[in-house]
Amino acid sequence: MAHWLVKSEPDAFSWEQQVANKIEPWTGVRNHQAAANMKAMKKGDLAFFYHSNIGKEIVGVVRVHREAYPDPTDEAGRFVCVDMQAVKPMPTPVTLSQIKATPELAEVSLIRQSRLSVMPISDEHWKILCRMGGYK
DNA sequence: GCCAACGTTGGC
DNA sequence: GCCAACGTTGGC
Repeated sequence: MAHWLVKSEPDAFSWEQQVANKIEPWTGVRNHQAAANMKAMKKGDLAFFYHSNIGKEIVGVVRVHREAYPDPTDEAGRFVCVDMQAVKPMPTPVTLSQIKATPELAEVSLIRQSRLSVMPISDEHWKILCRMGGYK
C-alpha cells in the first residue's frame, strides 16, 4: 500500500471539518504534479493530513475512499479529485520544524517542494512520522 | 518557443 | 507583511 501526504489550509478546510464530514471530496487541486499523485492513489491508501500556514503540522490520517474521478469544481474538466475519509488524529501532531530537525526526513517532498499539495511518502518516512506522532 | 510579468503558495 | 519558489499567461 502506498502512503501520501495532503495539505490543507485550516482556514479553508481543517482536520476538524474532515472529521465532522467523515468523507470529503478532495477538490480544488490545480497542479498537475499533485493531480498525477492523486491519480496514483488506490482505495485504502493512507495519507497524512497536514495543516499548512496555520499550525504547520501533521494532524491526522485519512484513507482514500474513492479513487480519482473528475473534479466537479473544475469547469474545464481537466483535473481530478479523490474522496478522503478521516481515520484517526495524530496523538501528537508532528510539526514542520520537527520534520526539518530530523535528518532522516530531509528528503521528504514537504521540505524539498514546499508548494506541492499532494505528495507521496515513502514507507520508511511514513514509519518515522508515525513514530514521532505516536500514531499506531 | 522564449521569456518577462504576474499571481499564488506557504514559510518565516 | 515580506519574500522565495514556481506555475501560468501573454507578447513577441
